[in-house]
Amino acid sequence: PISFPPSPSSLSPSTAESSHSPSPLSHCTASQCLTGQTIQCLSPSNISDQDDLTCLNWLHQRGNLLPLQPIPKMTALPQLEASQPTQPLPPASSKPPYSFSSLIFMAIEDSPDKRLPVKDIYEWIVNNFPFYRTASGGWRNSVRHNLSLSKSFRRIQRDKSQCVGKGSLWCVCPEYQPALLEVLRKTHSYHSTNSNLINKPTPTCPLTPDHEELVTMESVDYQQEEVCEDMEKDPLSDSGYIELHYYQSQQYQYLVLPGDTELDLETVEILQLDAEAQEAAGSLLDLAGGGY
DNA sequence: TATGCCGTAAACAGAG
DNA sequence: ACTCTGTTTACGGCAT
Repeated sequence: PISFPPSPSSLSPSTAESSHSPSPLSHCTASQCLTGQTIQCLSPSNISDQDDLTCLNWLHQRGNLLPLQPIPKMTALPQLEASQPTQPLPPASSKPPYSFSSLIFMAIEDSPDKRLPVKDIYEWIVNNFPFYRTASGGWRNSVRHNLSLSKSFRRIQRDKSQCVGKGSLWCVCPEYQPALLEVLRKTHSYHSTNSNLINKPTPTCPLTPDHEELVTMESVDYQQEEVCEDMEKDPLSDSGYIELHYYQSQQYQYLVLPGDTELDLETVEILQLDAEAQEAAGSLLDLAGGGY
């Protein structure tokens, strides 16, 4: 059985104000959303064997990671080696690494009712992965092909009372949810560990405490039964408090999870999210907070 | 090499 | 008639 973190809309109001866009980042805590950039903190190595299916936070780690290293609280980010050759950022519209099954899964899970018509699945993919805005229409065929062929998805007849739109609604078969999650996790993990922030441009301005915010989040139990309506907890923390340090430069925003938190984290990850990942991560945070 | 998964293309039928 | 949706088949690439 799968249990999801509480609904993002019920997550903790942080100590800082956010200026995020209403969607898909509307659920983020303030430090996560300052300018729409979504941040993620937990590395797969920090997720217990069983918790990884109860928490989709890793999904947001679509940015490129620095080599993991402990960083004390409130310290400046490590300097990137100047000798490292700089390479242009991959285009934001590069093809996402996720299979169509994963994309469909994310789209459906990101929907309020956990069911979507094909048209809305298209729309979600386009909205979250700009690559498909300009891609030829063949991918839609692939989406339909996947829906039909994959056992993971089930077709539901529309309620006759809401005869708006063609076709049926599609949902995820609960028994295949763990498998889909695992595929997502592996895909994400693979692409995270194979990326290298060293190749990214150095921020143009120094990171100073002026751009730092501290957010404290309460612990949360992910069991569905435990989710309260007035929940003010965050899925990022599953035991005790965590402190998130937010850094912002003109070009990039970072969130640093200290290595000496009560979560017994071994490493710190600093994420830089490109525009595509920003969008996707926002929605995926919604997904992570799907609240079953 | 065999197998399975995935992406892509295409044909076809039915519904709106 | 046209578009969209859903199913099915086929094929090639890739990883295991």
